[in-house]
Amino acid sequence: MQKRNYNQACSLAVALDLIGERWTWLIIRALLTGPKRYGELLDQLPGIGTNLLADRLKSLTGLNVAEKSGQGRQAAYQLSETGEQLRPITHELIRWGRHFPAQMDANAVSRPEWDMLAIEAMFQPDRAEGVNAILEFILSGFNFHLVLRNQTCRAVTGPAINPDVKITSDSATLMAIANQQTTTQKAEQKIRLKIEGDREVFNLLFALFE
Amino acid sequence: MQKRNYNQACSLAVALDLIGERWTWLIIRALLTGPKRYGELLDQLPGIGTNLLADRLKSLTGLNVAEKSGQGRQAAYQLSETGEQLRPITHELIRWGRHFPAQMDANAVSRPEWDMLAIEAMFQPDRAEGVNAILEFILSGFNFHLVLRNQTCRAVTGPAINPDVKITSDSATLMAIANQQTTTQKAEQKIRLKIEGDREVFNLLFALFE
DNA sequence: CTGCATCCGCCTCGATACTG
DNA sequence: CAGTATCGAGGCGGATGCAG
Repeated sequence: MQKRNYNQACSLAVALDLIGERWTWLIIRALLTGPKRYGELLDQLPGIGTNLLADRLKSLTGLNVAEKSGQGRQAAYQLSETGEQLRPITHELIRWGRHFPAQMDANAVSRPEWDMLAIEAMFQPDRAEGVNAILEFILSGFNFHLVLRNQTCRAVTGPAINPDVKITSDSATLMAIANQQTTTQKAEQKIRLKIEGDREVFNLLFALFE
Repeated sequence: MQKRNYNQACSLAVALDLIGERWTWLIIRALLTGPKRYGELLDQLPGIGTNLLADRLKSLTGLNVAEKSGQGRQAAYQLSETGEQLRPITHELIRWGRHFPAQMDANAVSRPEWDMLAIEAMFQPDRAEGVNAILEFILSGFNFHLVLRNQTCRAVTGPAINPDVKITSDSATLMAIANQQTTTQKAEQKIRLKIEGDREVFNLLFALFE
């Protein structure tokens, strides 16, 4: 029972044999925001079959793209170093996908973790020289933080240790400010935005991201 | 008859809905080396069903990732500007695929056009400051050329207008020289390599590429 | 002969049920 | 909670047909 593959002497075809099947890249997307357990992956991949998720995870760990830690009830999956190298490629593919807003269905499902990776993808390293900051977010109740350092941006789930600023809001409000459809002041008045800490660091959001 | 899609509010999922199906990215790979006709695409995609190729091409042109020019006998397909933006992403995925040489089957099929894109992918822009050169290749009878300019590298099918150097060889020989398993002199003695023109430009091959 | 469209067998996928 | 087993539906692969 050989898995279907292109069988071409071409690194692109090999890469697509490994991560080009349905759902596989989305599993990697989920793992790019940190280690996940089987059930968490199921939640972040609405519509995937449970057998398919198990198959893909076995394949990814077998290729050393991902790694399994723990057993049974405490099993968790995380990316290996090889898998981690898919992060910049995934960022670029996210940016490319923005050419097709019309393909985004109105009743499409959504998960806050997906926004985390989109934020990483919109980060502009060349504008961030010398920037060193930590921003904590609570967007619609979901908590994560951004680490800006050495002209890189990493989004991590959960609270930050010593954030420069803590932002409580939702993604729509922040997008509206970025697109200048409203202002920080107005959003705060309507209690759709709360800024605790260094407001200059908050403004980095609109200076360093697309 | 709705096409299967992830239906997620996530640009990555949208991108994968468009180019994540089987064969689609390989069609783009073929178009990245220049406009192709239907029959040429079939040849570069061994194993694809003829109906599937027609379906994918309709989908790609409908999304304005590719464009169709001409009709009937002279129909040809080429990438749009949006499709062209997949070039750097494809380069990175080619580089990533090199982590898995074991997955490359011994009796895998091969096409010289695939090497063209691999060469582009291995180009190191930061080593190419001020380089301005054109190299023409005839590898196992297949003719193409490289344009090095402004720290970019583009591989184009067919002969060059005024190449700085013309190289007649095969990819295995060039790889052997790059890996220092043999030397330029020895390869020339065995008539596995012929260099006409500027030998300094020929040596760029091993200075600017990985 | 090139550029597709149609048809059919097969394999992957998606959903549900079930087990440790 | 973390998977495995099963089965119907649908996308895929190959052969064939056909029009320009």
